[in-house]
Amino acid sequence: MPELPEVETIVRDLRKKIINQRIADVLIFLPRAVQGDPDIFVRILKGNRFSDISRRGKLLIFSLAKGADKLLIHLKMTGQLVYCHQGRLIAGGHSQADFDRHLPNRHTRAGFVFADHARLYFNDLRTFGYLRLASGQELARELDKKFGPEPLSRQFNAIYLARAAKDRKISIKGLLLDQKIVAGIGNIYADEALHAAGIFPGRAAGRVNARQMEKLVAASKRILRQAIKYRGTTFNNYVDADGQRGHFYQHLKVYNRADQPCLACGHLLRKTRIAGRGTAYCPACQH
DNA sequence: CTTCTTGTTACTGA
DNA sequence: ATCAGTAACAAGAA
Repeated sequence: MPELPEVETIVRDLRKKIINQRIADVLIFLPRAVQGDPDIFVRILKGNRFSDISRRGKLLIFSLAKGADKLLIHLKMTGQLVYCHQGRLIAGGHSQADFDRHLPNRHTRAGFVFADHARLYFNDLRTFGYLRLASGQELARELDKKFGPEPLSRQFNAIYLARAAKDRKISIKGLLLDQKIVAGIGNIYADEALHAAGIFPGRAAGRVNARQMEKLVAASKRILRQAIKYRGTTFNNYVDADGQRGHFYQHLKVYNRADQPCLACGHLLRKTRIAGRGTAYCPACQH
């Protein structure tokens, strides 16, 4: 379940490893993981170099040294990008106890071989993730259309969120999960932010008051920053570019803690379904 | 066998 | 046109 902190961790790691390395070979193990013509995909990437790596919401964006195209990678729920030196093929993270720690394994969908023999593998158990080439213009149009502000930017503030929520009956959690409203928050961090702000996730967005909006925005930013610091949350599948787990899991206060005591008030946390997602909350401190 | 898991999009009906 | 709710997608785990 890579959300913003997990994707940000991967971006930062990969920047140190593969920038300006010549791409000697492109491996496609599952053709449908690559959107568009696989031959064109290979032709554009082979011999090229990644000149920069960035992220918008949960979407990874690889700029290329040659040509105007960008490589876009979305990890969806179970995608991993794991970098390996030659002879170091270890990747942990899948819940099945230590199965296939060698790469590529049966969940490896694509890969890049660099001139120094290092490799970057795209693994994806459930095959919802994808790799895609897009022109700069195509990408700009898509980002404009489908992505709201970054949650850690100044544009994401209480006034903005209150305006987006005005007169809307959708749950406040549903609003946070809508990537067009704010890009990068997923199920884990939505639950955590709402708990920290003391807001019931099912409350109609339009009925969250200004003071609560302030708390919610501040909590979202604080929690996302903290999660980046701990290199993300590994619940079952996520690993960073070195195949290592994230350590924010032990800082989660509500996600996956249903029936355990609220760390703020001691009341037992509950689990329900809101915005079509499993939702953990404290019935005593969230209203 | 059924139910649950999640990011995103398509679809449905209001 | 906009909004909100839900199914679908895949490959498992329990």
